[in-house]
Amino acid sequence: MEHPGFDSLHEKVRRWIVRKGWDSLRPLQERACVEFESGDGDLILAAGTAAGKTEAAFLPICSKLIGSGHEGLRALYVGPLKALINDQFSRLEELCRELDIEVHRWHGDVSSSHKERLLKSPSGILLITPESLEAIFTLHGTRLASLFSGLEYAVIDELHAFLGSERGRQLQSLLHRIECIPERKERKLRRVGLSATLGDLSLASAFLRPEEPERVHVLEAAGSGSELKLQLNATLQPAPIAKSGPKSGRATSADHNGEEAEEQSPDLIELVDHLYRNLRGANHLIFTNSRADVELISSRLALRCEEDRVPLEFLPHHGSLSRELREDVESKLQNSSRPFSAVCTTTLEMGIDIGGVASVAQIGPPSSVAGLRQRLGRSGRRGEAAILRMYVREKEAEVDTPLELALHPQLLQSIAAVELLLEGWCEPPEASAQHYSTLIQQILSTIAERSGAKADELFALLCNRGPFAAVDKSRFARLLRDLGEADYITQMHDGTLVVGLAGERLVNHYEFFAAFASRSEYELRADGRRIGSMPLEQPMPVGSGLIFAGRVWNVLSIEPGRRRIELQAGRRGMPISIRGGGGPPVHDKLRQAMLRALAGTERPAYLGTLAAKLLDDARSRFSRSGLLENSTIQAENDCVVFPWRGDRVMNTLLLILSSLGHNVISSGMALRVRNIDAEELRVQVSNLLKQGLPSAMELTAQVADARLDKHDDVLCEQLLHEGYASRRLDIGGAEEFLSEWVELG
DNA sequence: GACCTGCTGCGGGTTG
Repeated sequence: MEHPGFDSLHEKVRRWIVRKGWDSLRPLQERACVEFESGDGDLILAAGTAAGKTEAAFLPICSKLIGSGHEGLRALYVGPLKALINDQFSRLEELCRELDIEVHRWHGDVSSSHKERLLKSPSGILLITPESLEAIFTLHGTRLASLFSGLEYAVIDELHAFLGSERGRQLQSLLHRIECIPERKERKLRRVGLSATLGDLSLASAFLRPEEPERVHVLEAAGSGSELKLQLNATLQPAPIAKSGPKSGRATSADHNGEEAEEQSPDLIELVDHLYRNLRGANHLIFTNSRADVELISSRLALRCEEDRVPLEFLPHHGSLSRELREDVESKLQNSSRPFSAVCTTTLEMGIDIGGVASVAQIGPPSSVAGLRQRLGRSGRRGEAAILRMYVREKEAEVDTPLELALHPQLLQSIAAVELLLEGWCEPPEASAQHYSTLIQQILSTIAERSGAKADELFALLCNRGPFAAVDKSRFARLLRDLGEADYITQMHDGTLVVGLAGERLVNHYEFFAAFASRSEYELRADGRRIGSMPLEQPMPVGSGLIFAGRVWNVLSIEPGRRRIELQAGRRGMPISIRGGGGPPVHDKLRQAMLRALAGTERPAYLGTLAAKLLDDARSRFSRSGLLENSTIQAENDCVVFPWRGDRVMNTLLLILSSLGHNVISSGMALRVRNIDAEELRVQVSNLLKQGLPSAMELTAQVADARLDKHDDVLCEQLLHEGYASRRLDIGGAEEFLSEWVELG
């Protein structure tokens, strides 16, 4: 058998591989080596967790670096997490030690002496976060040429984590700014993206090389093809005694309004009992949609272990817990001889290697297929089937329950997500969104880097053919005026822009380097020890109860000055403030799959007994309602519309109908328009379509607070609303639905 | 709208 990829590697690298005892390169590594040898274009390596992506990139890169005669820094590795960088640093060091290639790392926990050493004599490979790269540009503008003029490769790890986000746009801008360093004479970097398998890899190509996506080569590892064992269980919350109308906002996985009711709820006990009976004795990951649910479920499981006098083996893990507590959980999952399971948020979806887990559980409906897929990727030890247990807590429907709730939306959403998962589809990242806030950061950073810059120079660098190409000249000028008014920048007599007084404060604080805003939080302490942090958004009187880190506490004192909350072990309580459970916006496809689940007749084999019964129940309500024919029901005085579209269309429809002067309530799946007849509403909408829908500006003017990103507060109304509309609305989609809907009448 | 992620320079103390 021939191994052209292996044979193309430098002799020293081949020797290292042989000494490691590897029989041969993995298929993806072999193909990557061939690609590196034969071409010079950008590259995406897409594969599951254990395909050896890092080596696929760095074996050939290191081969090229050995004895190339070039000095200086040659390859950049950008990773989203410090822990990941530390992980990769050890692996790369081991390889590079024998090849005489220096490896450096740079992030917030690396000492300044190490950083200074790299700045003085740049060499080899640098592992870094986007924020630290930003810091280099902002603070060491004069050393960029010596650092980056000889750079050849940029490897982006966990590429999918950057797609469609502010941080991703920042990274694109930084890579572009490296390529534009004058001393490089327009020489491009060879960009290499490492990614989990994605639904639509063309968008990943467009991210990696925006100006020439067609030149990106994508190497995708053959799917693992391993078996998937699925189970979807439903529990039923008894109908509340107090009656209330349909609530605004989306149905959430857990509702913490009634403390006692929540604690005693038999369906919660049933759910926890199922987890306890099925998951004890092995390592599992139990994912929820919110930190509050992590606390609720993990504390109940802990209580269950206590009652049975068995060792505690369910531990909470989320971003508000202190690093010490999180690392303790991670090391128990990794190393302990005893079995441990983590109840967690997205914190354990990515990054550090915790080894394979026996199964994955998902509490509450997944709001994206991509997220579900990412979570499922943590299951399935080599060769074994992946196991996914899903749980939804539905509410019991009564005679007067509104139809949009009686159709069991959480169950439908879970079924829809599973069906799309099995079809191999998942949401593409959002590529069209404007990120004015990140553009503001990049303008300030570039001015700081160059100690002043001209407006046309900035436009040419960042917009024109750069990462913010969607921003035209007039909007860019508008943005500069906004920055001037906020005193972020000021103009000198010769037209040079420099950082203004308020801008100085911004740029000189370390928070500037991140493109995203950080939550302002209170520190939680117990027995003199920091146990985590949480935002304090609700009144929380001293003495009140709180579940945190899987235990019950009482609030001892609150110090607003030091932003500190002192706790002591308590007996009863409920999660305060860290709440939610909405998740990312639901995609059009997911809502359409919910309709298919309702209109279908076959029962998916993975449904548990109660889940199957609830689906039957929803289907018979659905067929009686006539919804399949005209997407609308008349419920007494209200007209309830079921568009079967994603959240962005639903948001837009809500604003459009509100602009007609109606009182509209969204339940996520349906829009309830109060006190109007369906026929009358159709006439009004038809007239509106004829005269033209309101503009994005007019629609978003109804939004109380349109600020979404870090620096949005300095934007003028126009840019603020444009930015909001590009992220949250879909006017074209809404118009398409309304035209169809008017025809139905 | 969920949940994540990240960060400098300097002043103080301790240790070799």
